[in-house]
Amino acid sequence: MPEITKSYEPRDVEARWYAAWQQAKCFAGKALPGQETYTIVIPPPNVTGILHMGHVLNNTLQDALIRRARLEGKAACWIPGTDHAGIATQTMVEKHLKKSEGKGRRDLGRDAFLERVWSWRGEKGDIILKQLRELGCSCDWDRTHFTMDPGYSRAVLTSFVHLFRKGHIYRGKRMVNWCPASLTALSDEEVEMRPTKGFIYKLRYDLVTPSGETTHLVVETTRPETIPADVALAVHPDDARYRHLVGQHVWRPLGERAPLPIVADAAVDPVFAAGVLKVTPAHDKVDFEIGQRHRLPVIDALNADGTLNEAAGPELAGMERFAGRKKAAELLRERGALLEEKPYENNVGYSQRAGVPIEPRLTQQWWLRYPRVEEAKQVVRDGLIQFHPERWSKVYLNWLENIQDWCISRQLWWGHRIPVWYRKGIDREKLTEADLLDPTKVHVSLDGPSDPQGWEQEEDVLDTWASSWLWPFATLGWPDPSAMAKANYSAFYPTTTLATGADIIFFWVARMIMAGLEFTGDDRASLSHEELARRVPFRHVYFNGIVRDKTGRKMSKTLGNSPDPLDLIAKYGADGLRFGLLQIAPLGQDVKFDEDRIESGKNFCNKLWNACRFRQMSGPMADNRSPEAIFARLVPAKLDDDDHALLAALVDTVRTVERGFSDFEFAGATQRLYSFFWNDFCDWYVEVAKTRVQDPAAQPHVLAVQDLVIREFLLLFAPFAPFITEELWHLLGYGGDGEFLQSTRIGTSDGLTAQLASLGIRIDSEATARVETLKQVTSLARQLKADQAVAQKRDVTFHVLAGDAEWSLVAVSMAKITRLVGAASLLRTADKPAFPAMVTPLGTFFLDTGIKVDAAAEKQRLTKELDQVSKHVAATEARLSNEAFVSKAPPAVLEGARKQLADQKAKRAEIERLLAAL
RNA sequence: GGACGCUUAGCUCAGUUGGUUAGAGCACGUGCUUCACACGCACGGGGUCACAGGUUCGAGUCCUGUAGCGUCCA
Repeated sequence: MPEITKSYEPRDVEARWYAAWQQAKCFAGKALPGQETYTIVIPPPNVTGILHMGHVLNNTLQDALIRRARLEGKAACWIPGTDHAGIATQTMVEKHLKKSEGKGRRDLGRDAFLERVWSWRGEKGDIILKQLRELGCSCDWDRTHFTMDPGYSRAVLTSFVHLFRKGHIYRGKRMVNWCPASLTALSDEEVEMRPTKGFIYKLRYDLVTPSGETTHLVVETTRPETIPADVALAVHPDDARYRHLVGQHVWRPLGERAPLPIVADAAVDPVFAAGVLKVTPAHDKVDFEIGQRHRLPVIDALNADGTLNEAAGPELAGMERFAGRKKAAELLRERGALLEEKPYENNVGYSQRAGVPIEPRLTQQWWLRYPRVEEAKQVVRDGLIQFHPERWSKVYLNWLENIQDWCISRQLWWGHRIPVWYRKGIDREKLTEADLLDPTKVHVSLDGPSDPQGWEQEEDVLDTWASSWLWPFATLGWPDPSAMAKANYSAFYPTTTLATGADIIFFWVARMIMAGLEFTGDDRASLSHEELARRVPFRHVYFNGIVRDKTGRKMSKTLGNSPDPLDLIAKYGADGLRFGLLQIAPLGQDVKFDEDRIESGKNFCNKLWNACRFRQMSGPMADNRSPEAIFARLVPAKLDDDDHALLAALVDTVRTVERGFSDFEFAGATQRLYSFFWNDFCDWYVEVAKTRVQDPAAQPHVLAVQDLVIREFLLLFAPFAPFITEELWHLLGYGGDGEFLQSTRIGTSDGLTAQLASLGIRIDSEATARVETLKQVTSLARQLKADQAVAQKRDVTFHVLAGDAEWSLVAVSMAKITRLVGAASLLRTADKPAFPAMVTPLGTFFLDTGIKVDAAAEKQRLTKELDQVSKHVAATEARLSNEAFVSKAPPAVLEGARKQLADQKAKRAEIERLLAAL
């Protein structure tokens, strides 16, 4: 048996065990026929990303779930992988290319550029997967997937072709969110609304034909640079102020001088500004719709990169959009059209990735009408998928209620190129919906046309999320039957739990559910309850909180407020980091990161380490390889009160951890593990057992109790701290050679109770209560010593004035009390010696310090205590004299209050007697 | 504007279905190198549970409203 070192040094322990686990293929997702499975697919991080605190929290939770599932005997499978992250990765490589070679992607051309991205990925990709190993994540690495892998890509294209043939996908020139930095369209979900400070400009549009006294209309806008693209003014049809002007014309105040019609449209808000809206169909979604309704022309004044074009007029053409805005305002002022300019704050859409304001822009894009929307609502409403916390289902359902078609095309090169080919020479701008379905004009298939020279493939790629929504089943081989068989799809799908942040509930959770329902079975219209249950991608969704810094800000690379998890692992150990973080991560609540808590995680590991070390020093190690072997050494007849109290606490802890996993309440579980081991076991049991361990007759039994408790604790703690538990498991001989902790089956609280019962052990609640009393007594005695400034002296004598019942408990616990309190002896006394005293549940303790009592100080101390007790007596008496309370409160509560009153009164009387005797 | 969440000790947070005198860790003060652990041990100070009403014998807990903070949607 190797000796345990003085302090826990995580570094080599972690490296050693991780290597051993991998070597032994501990993480392989293998299911025996009929075995219950537990599957998790990792929310794939960006292939070029690095680990941040959010990943640590999210993946620690997944690892805890999967490790617990293994201990419960389930076939656990955790599938890792990465996401190609279209925009992010392409932008990164483009920047690098610009910096190192001064070239843009177009200088290289599509194929050469993609080669660069692949080599970048080869070089820098998957770092994060290595970092997850440092954290201890037990993923089945042989199943690692990447969304651009050939098999996965084929799944993505299969889904496109399927949806196209079903009529869910169409192409159209529509308003999209255009990112002028990334030069691509974005989906609504990728646009973030931010309150933005700017100006609002009050402008006059002169009537072509003045109507009576009215010579002009007043329009307010935040975007004067778009005036050259104005094609009309609009007013509300019911707005009496303007009704007579509808059909008349105004002059466009900037750009090409032209008459613009005044139209009536219900989309105009008559309350906003003066109730007149300038209509710029190319640059605003609402304006576009108004334009459609009134058959207005479209003038596009912006280039793709956000600069103004010739349509903006010679003064503005070529300018960047924000510079153009200023210039436009100046020009309008010079012409007398600008009436007022005032600061204004409004919500502006920003590209989430690039951080710049997006432009509504009219472009040809591919759109998806979501499949299985109704079923997606149903599976959550019916509980086939449970959200934790449940409240997120409301957000989810609300989004599905208001769902909009999804713009799935991206003007990028890095991604899955859309499997659509156009007949060479065809004018794509003029393709109609019917043309799209005409195979002589447009070809849509997995493998492309048989005569490729006659066709040109669509340049656009798919939105990254349009690939990752297939993750829960494409990682299990879908749609290739042989790959599915190899991955054991039938055993592992549907997956069990998805752990993720609520910030991607729409990007991911909702879309994965729709994809699962649509793709994982045959193509029938209506699905039975059973069929839905077979198709859902997961049964539970656990939303972990967002890790924030101390001031509550989201941790991010740009803010630089996120500590590097690898530094934290180096400083506190992976187990310390994991355990510390989970302790402050309540269900679905954001986590304010506090490094002190991580330190506390490390300290706990060290405490555990030393307790096990002390066990080893306390006496010989015996056969620990099975619970039966330990139970065999345990002598039921020798169980004392402390054994009972400890076993009761153990059963309670097992139950709390069980509930923690079933309800996804991890903070409660980790806190109970902490208090059980540190307080119940180390602070009390191990201390009181120190005297029993000296007794050769009791020693084997006491050590057996300790061996049992440590064993159970290691099993409970292992999912949270896999390294230290594995190490101790072997150091204390719980596992044989070549066996790992995970191959042990963890018991339930009921099982443990039954096992104890089979040995004739029933937890004695009176014994537990006596231990509680002793804890109070030792604490009060220590308090008395500290008050008298002799806390460090261990040779003091206590004289105890107690009744026979109280004294018998003191007498039987003599050795424990003297040891815990630090006293030479406890002597029973019949009178009141002139020493400082403390009233305890086991009688009045007088402390003989060997010096004369300071009567004044003693009086002050006792008076203070008397005040306190008297207050409680008064409060309890008041409650009990309330007739309504006595008649309505349940008997147990009533009895409790009566007993409390009696105890308090006795204590008060005793203090009064002490005071009188001074 | 709508939805959801949060507000408990100096800080970070527990507090299950309402039931004794509201807890923990950190920080703070005092004393301890006591033969596992100073990454530790003992003792202590510190809270009108955001505010105002209501239900109830009894509210940190349930209901209504208010304020502040945060998130999402429009």
